[in-house]
Order: sequence, then structure tokens, then C-alpha cells
Amino acid sequence: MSTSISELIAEKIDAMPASERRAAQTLIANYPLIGLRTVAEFSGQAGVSSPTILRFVSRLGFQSYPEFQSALQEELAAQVQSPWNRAATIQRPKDGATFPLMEAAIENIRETFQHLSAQQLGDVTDALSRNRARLYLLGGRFTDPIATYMAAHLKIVRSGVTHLAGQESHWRDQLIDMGKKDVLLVFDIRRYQDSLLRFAEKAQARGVEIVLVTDQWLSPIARFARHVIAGRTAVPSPWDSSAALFLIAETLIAEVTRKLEQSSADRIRDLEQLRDN
Amino acid sequence: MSTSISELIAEKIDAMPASERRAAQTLIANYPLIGLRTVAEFSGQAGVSSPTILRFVSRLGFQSYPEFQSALQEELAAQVQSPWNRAATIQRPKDGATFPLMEAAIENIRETFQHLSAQQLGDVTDALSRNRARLYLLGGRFTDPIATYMAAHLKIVRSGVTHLAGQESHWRDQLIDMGKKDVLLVFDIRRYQDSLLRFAEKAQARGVEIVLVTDQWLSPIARFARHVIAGRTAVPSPWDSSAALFLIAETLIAEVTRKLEQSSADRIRDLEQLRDN
DNA sequence: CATAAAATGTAACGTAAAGTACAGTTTGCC
DNA sequence: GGCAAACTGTACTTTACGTTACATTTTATG
Repeated sequence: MSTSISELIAEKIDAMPASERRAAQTLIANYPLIGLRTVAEFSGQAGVSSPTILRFVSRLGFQSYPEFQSALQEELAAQVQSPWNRAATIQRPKDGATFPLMEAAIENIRETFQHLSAQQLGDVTDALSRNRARLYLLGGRFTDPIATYMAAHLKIVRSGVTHLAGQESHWRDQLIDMGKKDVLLVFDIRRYQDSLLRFAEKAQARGVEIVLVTDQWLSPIARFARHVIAGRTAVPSPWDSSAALFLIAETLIAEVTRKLEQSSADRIRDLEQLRDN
Repeated sequence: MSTSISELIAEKIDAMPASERRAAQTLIANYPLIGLRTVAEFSGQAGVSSPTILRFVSRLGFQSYPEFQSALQEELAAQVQSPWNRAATIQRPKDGATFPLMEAAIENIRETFQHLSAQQLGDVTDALSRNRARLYLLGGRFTDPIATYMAAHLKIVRSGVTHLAGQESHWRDQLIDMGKKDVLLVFDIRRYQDSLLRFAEKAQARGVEIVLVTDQWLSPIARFARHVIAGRTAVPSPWDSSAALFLIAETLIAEVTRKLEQSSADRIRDLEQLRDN
């Protein structure tokens, strides 16, 4: 519980002797600048002696004056950096060069998650958390790195995770091991790749449960998918943005990790041990 | 009219020697808190010596470190006191607990781009657009997919792009071809990888211009980097989020593409033809 | 490659600032 | 009005911070 310092003062000011109260009022009146100066300056401004200032900060619960100052600084920095008054800073004309691509990407992310129900997210998480089943990840030309990223994390929290990399023929050889109860997570955005479609079709034929992460126009793989998550990708750039998909991936990683909490904690510990040796 | 300190830094950073630039980058990445701490803490965080910090603030035009701190404090206090922020702070638009991870990631993205000056972005874009030079991309355990993603795009718009994949020994063999005027883009976030540091050091020794994309705590590679872009990564999840770094990558891709517009357009047409055959 | 110039860190210094002991002053209470 | 308790300031001590001189290393230049 981080009560702000001004709250702290308001709370204790009534229990203070006169001089310390003067210190408190001076601080409130010049909040927070005077508190960042030296004890001498503070005491001078308040018209009390230095020890009074020290007793004052001590009464607030700080062990030393520097500690009190650090608290003030952090509070200040937190206020300035917080996003909702960040907006004020951004709109300054001098700054000007706000980043259109970034703004668009954020808008995409918001919209993407707005269309994503907790239900849907839960279903997909369940599918990806089925420890007994195998989980295969696959992506397209530009989305494969996202599949790689996801696989890198999921391999840590659970077993049976395979990233289908390299040549198409190589994926196909993996089909032999894929069956009912197994899960295939595919990323596919425009221009949709035939190779992915063909593979998804075959996987579905073998009873594999397919999760598709695609763009808002939906890859044809949607036809074979049990779950479909659609993200926005349009930005003012020659290229589409996969940032929303990336965040979808991170969200799934986090959810699966949380869901497998106990078992993954053990697993992570074992992995750390292996690494140390 | 008083130019803000962050503007002041952006303006002078190019005229600074390496160590002072590191100080500047550390301050920008942790703006403004680190500047309010002691010289020793600042220097420790930046990985330089105390005198370097003092020379840095001196170069910014301040007579002494306390004077610099006072300026920071006043700037901060002014921001907090402005009526705009007062209003903004009161009504938190924090809508219900939809997707905390997404909200945090968006905040991270905003903060990351807030700390990124147009100047800096332009410098990096220039480096990545130098068609005559070779461009190498490299990432860590979880960031390598971002390097891959970037390489996949950049390979389309320009030549001489290499993604350093696979084993460390394999990267090293590439060093032989790397020299002055070549550029190395490294992604490195906590836990920072020794292998990347070693490689960056060797590359720098060969005169390679290093661009580092890291987290707000700055990878030790910052020591060898000509350009440093620091992104925020903290989210309410067992894992850090690389979404901000991903968007940095997309922004760089877009900028480079725009910069190489004519030449890349030709190149893309040629590529399309090749694919059709 | 030799030389000068610039940059950087080490270590020591002086000082300003926080912190403390104690005596003086005020306040409250019988 | 006398006494005790709490409060406050003066004067001093101690800490630690900013600063500087200088030696070492690195970089640029002919």
C-alpha cells in the first residue's frame, strides 16, 4: 500500500507540534519542490530550525532525510511518467513528431482485444495448456517469428511443444505424429500462404485441433480451425503491422503460464538446475 | 523560453564522446529519476565514472551537479503543477480490468516512444539504410525472433542484410567479413546474454557501428553501441513483454523502407518477377 | 608507426549537508 | 506559581557527496 506523501502529511499533521506543523504546511504550499532541496533551505523557508525539519520527516516515518527525498522523487517521477498525463506532454506542438505508426498500432491492439472475449481467450488457453497433448506452432513468411517467439516461451512451461520450422516438406513429416487431442497453432495473415492452408487441411483431417491467429479478413484456414483469433494489422506504412498479433501471442503465453502455474514452476526450477550444471 | 533538459540532451548528444553519451542514454532511459540521485548512483547505473557524469552535465551547460538537479526538479514540478495534469490525474480513464497485460503493454509502448526522439530515430534509420554497407541482425534468447522478423522485411528492401542465426560459433565466423561502415543491430534484454556481449565487443573492435535495442535498464552492450534505443518491458505477467521492442522494429522497418523508396521499389518489382517464374 | 590530442578512470580532497547532544524555552497541570 | 513534560533552537560532530588533480588509456593524425 503506497500512500502518497501528501496523504501521509494530512493524516499526521494534527498530531504535530507547532513548528513541525509549520514545516508540513510549508511543504504542502510548495509541494513538492521544497522537499527536494536541502534541510537548510527547507528550514529557512519554513522559518524553523533544521532539526525540526528532521523531526518532521522522522515523524512521517522516514529513517533519514535522503530517504524522504527519494520517496518524493519517485512519487513525482511516477506522476510525470504515468500514461494519462503523458497525453498532455505528447500534444505539445514542439514535440510534433508523434509517431503515426505507433498510434495506429495501439489503436489496432485496442480493437483487437475489444473483439476478443474472455471466453474465447479461455478456450484457447485451455487448448494450449493440455499437457498430455502435443502442441505444434507454425507461421507464415512474416509471422513465423511470432510462432518462434511463442514456442520459445511455451517450451519452458510445458512439454511437447514443437515449432514447425524450415521447409514445408519437413512439416509434413511431422504430420505422422499428429493426432486427435493434439493442437496446432497457426499464424497466417495476408498474403495468405497456400502452404499453410494445405498443411492445416491435412492436420485437421487427422483430428488435430487448430487454433488460428490471423488478420481481420480471416485466412482461409479459418475453415479448418476450431478457434480463430483475428487481429488488426493496418497501419500507415508500406507494410502491415503484426504488433497486435504479437501481443496476442504474449497474452496467450502469460495465460498458459498462469494456468500451468504449479507444474511449470517445477519445470522451470528443473531447467535452471540443468543450465547451472 | 527554457528548452527542456531532454531536448537539450537530444541536441547535444551527437557532439558527445562515448562515455558521456552513455550517461545521456541512461538518463533518457530512466528520465528523470536517475538524474535526481547522487552522482555515484548515476555513474553506477550508467557504468561510467563519476567525473564523466560531471563532465556530461557540464557539457549540458550547468555549472555544477546541484544546479543540474535543481533544473530537473523545477522542470518536474512545473509539469506536475500544470493545470492540465491536475485535471488529467483526477479522472483516470482506467476502464475496468479488461486485459491488464494489454493495458500495460500499451503504456510501455507509449513510454518507449516518448523517450525516442525523432533525431535518434533518424540516425538509426540512416545507419540501417546505408546500402553500401552490410547490415547484420542479432538477437537473444527471446528477442531473436524480432531480429528475424526485421531481417525478413529488410532483406526485401535492401541488399546485404544478414540475420546471425544459430550457434555462437557460427556468428563469429561472420566477423571476418565485418568491418568499418558495416552495421550490427543487436536486441538484448534481461537477462542479458554474455554471448551477445562478447560478440558486440569483437564487432566494435573491428569498427562496426552498433545499434542496440534493449530494455530500460540498458544491456551492457550499450558500452559498445553507437545508438541505443531503450524500450519498456515490464508487465503484470511472469514474463516480460517485448511488444514495445517489436513495434520499434516495425517502425524502423517502415522508416528504412520509406527512406529507400525508389531503390526498394525497383528491388521489390524484381523480386516479384523472380517469384512468378 | 610515432606522436599528439582527447577521453576516461582512480584516488584524494574539501566542504556542505545531515544528523546529534544538550541547553534553553515554552506549555500544560496540580 | 511551581514543577514536569514536551518542544525547539544552538552549536557541534560526522558522514558522504561533489569536485579536482593527475595518471592511464584510447583515438585521431601526419
